[in-house]
Amino acid sequence: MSSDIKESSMNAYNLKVLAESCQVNEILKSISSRWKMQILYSISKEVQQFSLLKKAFPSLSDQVLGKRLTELSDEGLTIKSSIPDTMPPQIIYTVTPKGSRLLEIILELHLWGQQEK
Amino acid sequence: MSSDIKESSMNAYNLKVLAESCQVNEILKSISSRWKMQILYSISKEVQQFSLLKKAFPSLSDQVLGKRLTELSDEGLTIKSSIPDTMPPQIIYTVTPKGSRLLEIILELHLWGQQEK
DNA sequence: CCGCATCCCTTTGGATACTG
DNA sequence: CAGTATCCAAAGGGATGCGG
Repeated sequence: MSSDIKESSMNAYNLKVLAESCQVNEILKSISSRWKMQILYSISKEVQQFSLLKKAFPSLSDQVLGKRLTELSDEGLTIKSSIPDTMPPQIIYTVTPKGSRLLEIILELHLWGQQEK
Repeated sequence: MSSDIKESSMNAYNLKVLAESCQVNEILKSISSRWKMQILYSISKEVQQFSLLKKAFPSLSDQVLGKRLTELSDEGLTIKSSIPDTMPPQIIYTVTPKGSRLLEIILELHLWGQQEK
């Protein structure tokens, strides 16, 4: 294994590139799941409930929405909180600081896409 | 079609969100193709030939590398140029300004991933 | 009202083999 | 050296139907 690396033209620099880029790749793979960033953005804009999100994205199915909301919470991009004194109990999603910072980068990406050249 | 939108709870704001985000979604889908950003980054760091890229990423197959290089050129992120007076003819890839700006955003994404919270 | 389990189908990455 | 063509396996998203 290590001898293979020695034999090839790989050097410490390239290994570093590989290692670092793989992290980015995981991030990219994660955030590029369909609807994910739209949902995160919507939550940041006060569309914070399951039913409201459904209405905002008519072509988004329930189970994909649920999946995305779970993922977003698991990754620390949103917080899921329920208001116990209401009936029926309301569940709302809010964006964490980490999610906020991600949205700023996504915005840059959006602006980058606007430029033609 | 337009009557559907009228009947639903969609408003101008949500439509705008939807439209804008979809562009981002396409961008995300495009740049999150496996190896793509690693390849772009490597090219920016003087790893500019097919064979060198192959060596830099041993687990990357020929036809995926070729595919990514084609995509990168088609999207205006790299320029493919051949040096005609050499034998065998060398083909090198260079990053365009557009590609460069994208890499800056990717770097931010990388830094974002480094932060835990 | 807020989701999850299951099944299916499309997309995408990868292996093998072949060309200018 | 620099790719391309074809085929195949895995993963992701969507539809249907069911539970808390």
